[in-house]
Amino acid sequence: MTEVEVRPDPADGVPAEDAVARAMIIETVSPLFYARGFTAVGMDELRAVTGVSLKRLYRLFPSKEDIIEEVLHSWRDTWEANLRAQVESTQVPRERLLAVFDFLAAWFISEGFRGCAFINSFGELGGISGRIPAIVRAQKKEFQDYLSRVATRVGAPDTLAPQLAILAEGALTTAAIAGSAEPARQARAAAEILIDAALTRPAPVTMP
Amino acid sequence: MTEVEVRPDPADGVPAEDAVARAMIIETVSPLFYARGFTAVGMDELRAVTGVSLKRLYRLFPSKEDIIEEVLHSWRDTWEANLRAQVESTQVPRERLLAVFDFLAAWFISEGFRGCAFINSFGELGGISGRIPAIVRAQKKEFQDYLSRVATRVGAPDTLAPQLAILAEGALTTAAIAGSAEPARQARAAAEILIDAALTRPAPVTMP
DNA sequence: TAGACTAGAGAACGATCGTTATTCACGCAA
DNA sequence: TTGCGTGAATAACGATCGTTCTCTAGTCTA
Repeated sequence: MTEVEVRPDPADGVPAEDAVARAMIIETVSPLFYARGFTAVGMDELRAVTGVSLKRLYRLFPSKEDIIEEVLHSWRDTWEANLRAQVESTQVPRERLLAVFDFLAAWFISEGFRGCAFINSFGELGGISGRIPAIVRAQKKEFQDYLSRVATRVGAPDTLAPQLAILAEGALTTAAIAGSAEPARQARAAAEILIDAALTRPAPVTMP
Repeated sequence: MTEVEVRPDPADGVPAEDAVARAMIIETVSPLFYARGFTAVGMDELRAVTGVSLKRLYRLFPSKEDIIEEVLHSWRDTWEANLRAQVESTQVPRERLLAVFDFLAAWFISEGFRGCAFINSFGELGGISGRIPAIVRAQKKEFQDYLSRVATRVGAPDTLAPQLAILAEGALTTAAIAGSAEPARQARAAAEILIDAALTRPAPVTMP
């Protein structure tokens, strides 16, 4: 075979394989952090599971907090992708909104489910250091904004989306703590009522 | 003045004043744990704020985890008392259910609000050690059961109470992360719709 | 007054944390 | 072959954790 191996371009040094190493580390480390929390998993355990020496770990990430931030960002990306996929799997307006709760139901019964990683992170680190809570806040806002866009395109009043978001958050925490998938169904049933009420009844307008 | 001081009964030793010391410690320590989390507050800080020496602290409580458990129990008690007071402040059935969200609204605007202590505890310690998550689970179950009793007495179908509980939990986490009291109002508005739907429409019965 | 017991202040202990320095083995140009 | 420099393994560092031990001052009983 011809020798056309992919080899690092000496011009730009090694940042290319650094990037793949970073991605691999985040991917390997995420489930550990999700299962046990950030403080419960030490740097030495990260070294063990990734097979990357501490020296290289600290060259790829300035500190543990940077790893945590990147893990949070990866969680945000996969959450957003999975949610969008479920919502956009149908074109029926009502079902697009209800898809959120079908997405939750499927997640709740998945192996190792332990609640919303962002809510857990807020509970663990919300009282100290401002950077992690800020990321959590941003993720929740993105979710609410996305829900608002979906609801608006369906013709629902502005009041509906926040209510559905609250239902979703409540189902998440309830399912996590109780260890049950039922809250997804209960929240979905409630969402149906709220959606019907919002779509049939006209949006409340301010009285002149 | 006559010398009628209260003095410890030598018959039963000192457990009496031990009990008041324990209560004082829990009361003093609770806001610290709530604000910053359990792991972020060390034993030496507990000694500093309570003025109780480490030796006596460890004589009153076998370990830090026992202090945490007692703090969780005290949170459970005050939550239950405050919620009951708000619910039982009215006799109008519909308002008894909505009182939950008025209770939340008042709480959200209070100084130092940082979300549900139980949800935060679950996020912080849910991944390690089984005792704390068990207490959290029990508290949430008590809340749901209480809501079910209130809903049942109002004549609502069994489906309503879990939906309202999910709304309450969602409002809690959303308000905590966003730092806003608005979720309480939004959840209340949603609850009104769900309550009306449950009370006017007959309870769904299984088809023969 | 003397002696036995107690409680408090704080040092000390072992463990573990995040982070850094040291050691050592190996690939490569001269 | 001989230095040289890179990277992996790991020891070490300072800090902090929960917990225990030491030392000392004081109080109460006989």
